[in-house]
Amino acid sequence: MDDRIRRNMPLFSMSIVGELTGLSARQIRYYEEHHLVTPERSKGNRRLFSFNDVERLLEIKALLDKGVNLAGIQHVLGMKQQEELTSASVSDTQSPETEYRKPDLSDDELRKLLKQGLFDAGKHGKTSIIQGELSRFFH
DNA sequence: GTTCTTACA
DNA sequence: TGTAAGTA
Repeated sequence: MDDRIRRNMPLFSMSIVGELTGLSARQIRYYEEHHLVTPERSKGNRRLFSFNDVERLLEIKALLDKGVNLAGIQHVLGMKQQEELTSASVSDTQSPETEYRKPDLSDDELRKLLKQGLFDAGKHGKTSIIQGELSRFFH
């Protein structure tokens, strides 16, 4: 169960993460500014990334390739975070009668939607979902 | 030598 | 986003 701890353990340097994700240091720092990732800091103020951070960055990269902008990515990641918290607080303390709700849309579902052609709207309309209005699908 | 911040293109 | 400058 301390697997969660291990995944959030600050281990990787900027250069390593860049190598692992294929993202430039500039990009990674930029995403941090926008709260897409929140790596720890060493005493020397050096960034220390965890496995979770790396995975997160890989997702960001994937979404970026699909044409999703920062606003859209923030929505996706924000939702995923809530999902993690929800499942984490429930998994261990689960009584047969306990009721709880998961997020309306899973990131998998969202990914499927994005894959299908939500972004095609952008090629036709002016401001596609990808240009920031992803929140419309979370009502 | 690597990473950080700030700032300009 | 890339890159330069000045640090830590």
